[in-house]
Amino acid sequence: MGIKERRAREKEHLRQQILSAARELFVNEGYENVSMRKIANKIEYSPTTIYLHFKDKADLLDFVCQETLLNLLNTLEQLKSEINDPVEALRKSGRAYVEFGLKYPQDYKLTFVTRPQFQKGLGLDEGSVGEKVFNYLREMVSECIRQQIFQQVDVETTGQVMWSAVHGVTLLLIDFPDFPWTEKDKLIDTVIHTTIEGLKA
Amino acid sequence: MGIKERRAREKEHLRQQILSAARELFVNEGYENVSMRKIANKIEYSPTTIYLHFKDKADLLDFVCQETLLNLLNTLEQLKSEINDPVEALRKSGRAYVEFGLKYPQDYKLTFVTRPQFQKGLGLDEGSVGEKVFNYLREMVSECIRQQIFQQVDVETTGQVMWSAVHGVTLLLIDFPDFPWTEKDKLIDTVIHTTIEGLKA
DNA sequence: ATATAATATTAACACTGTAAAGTTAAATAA
DNA sequence: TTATTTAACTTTACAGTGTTAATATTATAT
Repeated sequence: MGIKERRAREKEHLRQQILSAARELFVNEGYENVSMRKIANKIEYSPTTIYLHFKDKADLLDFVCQETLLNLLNTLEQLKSEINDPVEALRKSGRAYVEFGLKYPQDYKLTFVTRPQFQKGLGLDEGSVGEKVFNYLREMVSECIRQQIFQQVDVETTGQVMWSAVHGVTLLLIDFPDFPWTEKDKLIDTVIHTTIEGLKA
Repeated sequence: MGIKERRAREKEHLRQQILSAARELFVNEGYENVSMRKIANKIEYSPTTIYLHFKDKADLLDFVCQETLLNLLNTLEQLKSEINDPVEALRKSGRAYVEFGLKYPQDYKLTFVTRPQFQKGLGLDEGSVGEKVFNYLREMVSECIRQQIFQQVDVETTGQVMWSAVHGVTLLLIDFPDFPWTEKDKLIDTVIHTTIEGLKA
């Protein structure tokens, strides 16, 4: 009876090998510049073997991104458990979000910019990790509204405004590294601070 | 003597044909899904003819994007000349910016997200159109600060915060069209309003 | 008419993602 | 132990990609 399980283990192992090779290549060289053959080479299998584990290249990317998102979600949820003040939690979460994007820029862009246009299941659809991240944000904003710290009553709009701000600054910093930005940390803090103050007003 | 000029005219004409065919295809089908052969087909020339006018596919894209940006710049500058109140001008410009992005989503993404990583000259470099757009923003923000409407004294930071907000909401709306956004216009207005209020506070 | 220059095309190379067919090795059944 | 089934993997092949070099065509100048 243990044989089947060993096999399943081996299969899963290879799957993970593929995933991690793909992640490394995607992150370092960019999705477009990574071929199936390159990934296959790295793990020393034939290119078509990958197709026994993933539908196609895009599917592979989706799993890579999903892992990244889970990673982000964990980071954020751990953070929330440590802070009581809802505004402070929101501020710190915003920072963590941006820092996450700057730490894994390729992943961030693939997940939040490149991917959603082409495929469902990831993105912000029901049950997706992306949705969970947004739910996290929703809860925090909701608390700020409940305590009447924020003027705006609509939870959805407020959350979306917050997301727009952090998403925007993250991408600008990623995409225009040579632009004469204000000191980076200051910019991030000001973006978050401004948005929060704006929501209070 | 007129022959050379006619020839130059014809050459320019073909160049524009290529550019406009490329633009149409890029916009409708996405840069990645458009091949040189497809463009060539559309204008009824052989694929390699394109290379007599443009260095490569990316070069072609750059010119398409540059045109788009000039288009944006014109839209904005016309707008400014019509409004006196600096805050109102900023608000209207923000809206125009987002609407522009939503009107030409492919172009917007190529110009402000996809491209800068790979090539200089466009983006926000000195002398680029992107820089001119930012300069436009700078002036308007500057006026708000001069009139002491904004608390924040640093023009650069303030402008960058503003850009982050509109850039963010533009991209979210483009990339997650199926997400249950607050009514679109309301979201855009709230993002802009919140940011401006935050900068006043 | 002939030479020259500009312009366009054909053929080819080294890639790409991926489907179908073929091979090999391991697990099960006789 | 031997035969058969099943799973894992590879080889081959196809249609497509961006791009270069060599070639052909056309229009101009002499």
